[in-house]
Amino acid sequence: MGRMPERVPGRLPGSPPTLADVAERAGVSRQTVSNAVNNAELLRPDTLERVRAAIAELGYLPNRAARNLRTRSSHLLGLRISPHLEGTAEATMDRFVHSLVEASRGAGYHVLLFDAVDRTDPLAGYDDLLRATAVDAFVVTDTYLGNPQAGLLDERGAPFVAFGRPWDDPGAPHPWVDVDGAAGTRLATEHLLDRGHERIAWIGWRKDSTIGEDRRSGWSSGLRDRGLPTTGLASRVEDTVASGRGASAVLLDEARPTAFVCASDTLAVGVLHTLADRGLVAGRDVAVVGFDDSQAAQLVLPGLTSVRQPLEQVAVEVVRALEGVMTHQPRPEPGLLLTPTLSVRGSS
Amino acid sequence: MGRMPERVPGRLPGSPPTLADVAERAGVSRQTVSNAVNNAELLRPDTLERVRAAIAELGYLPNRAARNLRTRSSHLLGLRISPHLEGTAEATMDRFVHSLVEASRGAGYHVLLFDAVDRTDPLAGYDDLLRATAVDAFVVTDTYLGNPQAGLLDERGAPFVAFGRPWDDPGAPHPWVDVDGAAGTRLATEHLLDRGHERIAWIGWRKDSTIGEDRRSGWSSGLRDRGLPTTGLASRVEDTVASGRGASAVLLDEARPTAFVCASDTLAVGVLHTLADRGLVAGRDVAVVGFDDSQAAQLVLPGLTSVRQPLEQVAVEVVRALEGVMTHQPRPEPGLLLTPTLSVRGSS
DNA sequence: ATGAAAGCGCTAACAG
DNA sequence: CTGTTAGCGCTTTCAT
Repeated sequence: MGRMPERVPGRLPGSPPTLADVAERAGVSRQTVSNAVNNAELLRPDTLERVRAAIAELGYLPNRAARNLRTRSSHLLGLRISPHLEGTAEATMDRFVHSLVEASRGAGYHVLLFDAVDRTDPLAGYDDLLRATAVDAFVVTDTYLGNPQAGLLDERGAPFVAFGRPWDDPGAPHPWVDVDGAAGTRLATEHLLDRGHERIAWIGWRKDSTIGEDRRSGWSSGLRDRGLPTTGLASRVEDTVASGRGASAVLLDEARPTAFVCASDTLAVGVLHTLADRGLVAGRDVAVVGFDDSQAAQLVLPGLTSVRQPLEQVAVEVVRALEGVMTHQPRPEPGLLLTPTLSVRGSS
Repeated sequence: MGRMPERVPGRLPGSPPTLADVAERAGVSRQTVSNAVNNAELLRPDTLERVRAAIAELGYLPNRAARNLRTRSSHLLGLRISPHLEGTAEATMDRFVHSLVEASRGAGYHVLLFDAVDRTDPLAGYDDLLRATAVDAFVVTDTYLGNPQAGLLDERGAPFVAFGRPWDDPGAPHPWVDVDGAAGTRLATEHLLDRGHERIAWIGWRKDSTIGEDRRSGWSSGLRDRGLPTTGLASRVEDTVASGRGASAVLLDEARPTAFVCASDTLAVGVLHTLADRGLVAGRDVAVVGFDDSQAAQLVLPGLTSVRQPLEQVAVEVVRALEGVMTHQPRPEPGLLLTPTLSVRGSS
């Protein structure tokens, strides 16, 4: 013995009511209240009604920490975010975060945001949250080639779903959801073909970007299928406005395209700059299509046609897959590939 | 008796090690391990070393749920986000989220994102998280006039810090951090004055936007202090590109300004459109300054000069204030007003 | 259908 | 400086 209670039985005004408070008020035991919350069907209707009334009066909500400890789950989804790249039209991540928060809420989860202390450690942040059982699962978004976190998380048996294909390991066991970039650029290319363009140029990223090559393939196959040439019409550069501007200037001089498909809105804005430099009107003289449907695409004159990723749908599917992972339900297919749409604006 | 242990003593491979595991391995009691983690100075150096070795070998990290339950704190900061407005250059929120995550990490906190189920309920989401003790405090960002959550949270004694002044209640007790919009537009105005402009127009929001009126005051006082007129040079419209475009067209016709200061980048982009319509070159014929330093400002040709909010600094100060709130330290001043900077680009 | 008891993993108070 | 004990609020057997 020899120990004073830390808190007097009479609840402090500030602290929220507990199961015991509700039980006392409703004249039942604590477990009955718990059952009312978690397994309502176990209670007699009149008891349930009484307990529910008490819950409402007290504004009771189960204490999360206690519930988490007991159920060994936090109802939290971890999402690692990276710093913004200034000067680009990077829009995907932010739109996805919003969609994910909404989709998660529907499944009873909240999103916990974290960032990497050490940017060079692919598992930075993940590992700590995992070992501390601070989250139930992760949503991994940076699964471009060469980012090994998916594999590493797989190894540790960490529950997660990737937004992005495991490019370097198609047989990876974890579930993933991705957007078919090639289908997007193909959509863009066919849109331009339908508008009568035959010399359509590509401006994309360096060859070591798998996503870039995927997007490029939609352009090249779209042209090939109509028997149109691609030779001399492609350029691979860094993802900056200046690069897009430079590459388009060279292409216009050397290959005389009437339209451009770009791997990003950033590059496409660069093309618009070149056109303006030369007194050409986007959409009339030369057509331009970007990728990501960023704010910039919506704001620039005359509006940039752009491939739009269905991020709301991605988020819904990610959460659905996550639920499967957490209940250990085997999936027929680990991956799901969604098709983007085209937001048509003045530039085409 | 009559109750089987739910889990065999031999730890399952999947579950993380606990205090007891570390204690056993280090040959000390559980409490000593706890002390090693939380009050290292209580241990003898050699014991500490032994415990630390065991912790490292096992990869031990305290279970968050258990710690949360015991310490009655979650080390989580709640942040409510709203859906994106398409078609505007809204950039503030996303940049702030990133900064907040980083600043929070420094203080040992993670950011929990949530959204409002019922958009009409100002306390939607907040209340539940509070009663469930799922977060330790909130960061409230939507404190424009007429948004009552600050007051309501104050009433419930919820710990929070606002990004944004309590416009409708300057004596509100809660801590807040804000950016001085008037100082920003004044900076913009003086920048234009220094460049020789004397007829500087304003395009802002409707009069019921307090933030809009604040920003407007920086423009008007900047001109007044130099004895320059403002009459007929101001327009108040909705925050869309089309509105900015329309308003600038009217102003150019009726008041012949040589420069524009706008309440947002969205409006400023509208002005750029009008200039392009008329064959005027932004930055040479007419100067334009926006507000928020969005991606669009960086991407448009010839670059949009824009007022930039110091969001990294805001986040740091918000977290600092939060730490004060949670440790119940009285602040000398509830509010902190930070000064924005001007990102000068081709449009001026 | 309801109640009693145990314990999730941790830390705070106390005794040694 | 280390070990013992109690308990945060909840859910989960099990017994009534």
